[in-house]
Amino acid sequence: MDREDLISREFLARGYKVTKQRRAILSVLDKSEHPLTAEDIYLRIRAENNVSSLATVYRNLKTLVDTGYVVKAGLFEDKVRYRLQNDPHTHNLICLGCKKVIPLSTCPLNCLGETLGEKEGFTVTGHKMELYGYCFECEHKGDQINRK
Amino acid sequence: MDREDLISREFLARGYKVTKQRRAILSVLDKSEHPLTAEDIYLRIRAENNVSSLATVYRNLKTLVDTGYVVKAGLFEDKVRYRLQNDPHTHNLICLGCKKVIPLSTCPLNCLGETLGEKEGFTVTGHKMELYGYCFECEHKGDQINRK
DNA sequence: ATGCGTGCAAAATATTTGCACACGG
DNA sequence: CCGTGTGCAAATATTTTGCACGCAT
Repeated sequence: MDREDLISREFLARGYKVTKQRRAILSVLDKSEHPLTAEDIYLRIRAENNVSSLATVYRNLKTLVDTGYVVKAGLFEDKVRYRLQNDPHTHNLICLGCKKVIPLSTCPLNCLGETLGEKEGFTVTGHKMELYGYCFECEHKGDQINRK
Repeated sequence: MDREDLISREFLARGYKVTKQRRAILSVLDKSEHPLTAEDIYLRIRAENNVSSLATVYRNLKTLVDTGYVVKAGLFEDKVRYRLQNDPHTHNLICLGCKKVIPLSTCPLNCLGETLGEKEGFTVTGHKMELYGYCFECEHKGDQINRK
């Protein structure tokens, strides 16, 4: 598989090993519609009859975040959650109702970002952005549990 | 003071009280160039000879986040940090070198955001964005501690 | 006066780490 | 084989909560 190959190659190049625990984390995140906590990930791995420990999940999440495959989400959440960085530059629409994440195909900032700091003498190297609101289904459900 | 008045009035209107502990948190955040952890805030309050407890800081941070005066930052940090929401709609340039936060006067998204989700049937109610990079000073310092 | 807010200490959560063994390259 | 990765359990760190008292309105 494309994706797996890429990951394997880059991982190896950096001196990291491709273990079943690391694959399991990526797989679980890939299958999830919304960002997961470390414990969520651990429980799902166990539920699939794969082995791992919470400590390993934490250690690997750190590694995966460092290497850029996973990003932290949780700007408006209580807990720290993680999701795949599917694309080197993707932003998401996040539903406050069902927590569903809908990736945007384009970056609303385009290349604008890099020129933004100019007048402050600031060199912008990146940005993170999440848009949130309500997806069609949640918008049209009368009573939404998660709406405050 | 303008700002204080505003806060007082809104707080009262919502049934919250304006206590010295809450003022202290806002004051400490206001004076800081970069986002602070709950413990940072607690220690700085103590350092200024004001009283508070860590539990109170946590409780009030929650209140202040709920009411929109403070926002969580920590997209690229290890720990959850808090900063003032100076304006109902502000974005910041965050220096990866010295952690300095430079507010942008305009929202790069403008009103674009609200139309972004349209084709997905998604109603965008808000967004959060942080731009990061290096401020002038850090860019021109040869060896930067915090650069990976 | 009333009830929200506070401090303290304890509890509950979340995350990290030491160590001996396992396994990928 | 070698060194990174893992599991377990213990150690830390972080956040929440019960309770009695205090203070803002």
